[in-house]
Amino acid sequence: MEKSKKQIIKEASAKLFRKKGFNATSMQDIAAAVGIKAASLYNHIGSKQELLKELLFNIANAFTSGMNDIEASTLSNIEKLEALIDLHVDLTITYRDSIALITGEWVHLEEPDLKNYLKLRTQYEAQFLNILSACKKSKHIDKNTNIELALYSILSSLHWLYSWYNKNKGVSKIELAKQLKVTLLKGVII
Amino acid sequence: MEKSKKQIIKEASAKLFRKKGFNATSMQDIAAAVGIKAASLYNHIGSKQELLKELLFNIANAFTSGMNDIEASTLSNIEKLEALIDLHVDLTITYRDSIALITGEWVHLEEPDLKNYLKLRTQYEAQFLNILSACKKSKHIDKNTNIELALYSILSSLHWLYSWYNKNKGVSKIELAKQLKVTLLKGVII
DNA sequence: GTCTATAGGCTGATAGAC
DNA sequence: GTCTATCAGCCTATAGAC
Repeated sequence: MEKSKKQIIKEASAKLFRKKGFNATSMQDIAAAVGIKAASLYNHIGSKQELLKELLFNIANAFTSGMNDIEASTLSNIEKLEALIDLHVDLTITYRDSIALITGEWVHLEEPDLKNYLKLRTQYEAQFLNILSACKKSKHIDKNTNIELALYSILSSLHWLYSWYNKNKGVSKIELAKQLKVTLLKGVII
Repeated sequence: MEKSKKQIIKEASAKLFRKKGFNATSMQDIAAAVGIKAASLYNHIGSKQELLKELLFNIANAFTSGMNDIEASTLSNIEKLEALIDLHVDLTITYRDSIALITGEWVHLEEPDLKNYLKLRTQYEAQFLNILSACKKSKHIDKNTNIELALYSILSSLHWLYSWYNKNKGVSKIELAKQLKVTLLKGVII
């Protein structure tokens, strides 16, 4: 199946939004990247805002879906944590450019999309925290550990994975996931 | 000593740049926040770009200075790592709003500032990596650990600390630093 | 040091020819 | 489905009165 023109435009937008930011990217920039004039873009898309919205919700839905699968699985709590790291590695590699938008560009969503996006994100974080909480209950995490801080710390690293991955393309997906599990879960110092 | 008007403008800008992004913040927004008209801003500052530049280099220089002090100290390698976490916690609390700009808004710097900014950042990361490398050599970090990935992971968490700190103001600086050292260095799982 | 007025440029989006 | 032409609005920054 061939890529639709809309898909080509979305991918070019993701690359530009990532590099220059949503506001600093003009419709002319996007049009130039796909080889047409700015006015012609509107035969394929409704607005610049629509581009941002679709890119962000594609990613958010993929995370939600992956999280739900993991939550419903019969994996142990620790295995669920590991599966979440695999999920982030997978999506980082699959979505490359557009995943970069989740760290900052979502603020440019307009309502009601912004509210809906944040709802998905909050829900995701709550599910993640639940798994950490279960690990604490089953004594796999120390009772004195602040799991809210641990959650934030793990997610920060996973969200910024794309920036590291682009500089280290030599590392295989499997090796990357393995090393991340050690670093994020078991720590650095012996 | 009273705050200069320029300082007030810089602080208002930091807050707005953080919330809406550099490009989405207009001079009118900044002027309104300090209670004057946009044109009057130019009695105190040269340009919008100058605001961004000064905010970012204030932070970058503080990090560079702190890193150099730690590097030149007689602390052990592990203690240096802990001191770096203290440094990030300190600067996050001291600079609150403007520190948020280092995660994304630096891309809007113009040359040659952009190049100089990235030089400071690269240098900082190299010094950080050196300390991790020394820990590996002294067997405080396992020989199979990928310290580049560990560096990236630790820095991601520390860079995003401001977003967590703002939601958890109840936590004291000392307690925060202590918990971060556990989470980032010794890991989450027992 | 503030204001009003305005220059000059860029923006997202539309209209209509082909 | 592409183009040219254009609109209406916003932007940063400057000029000059007070």
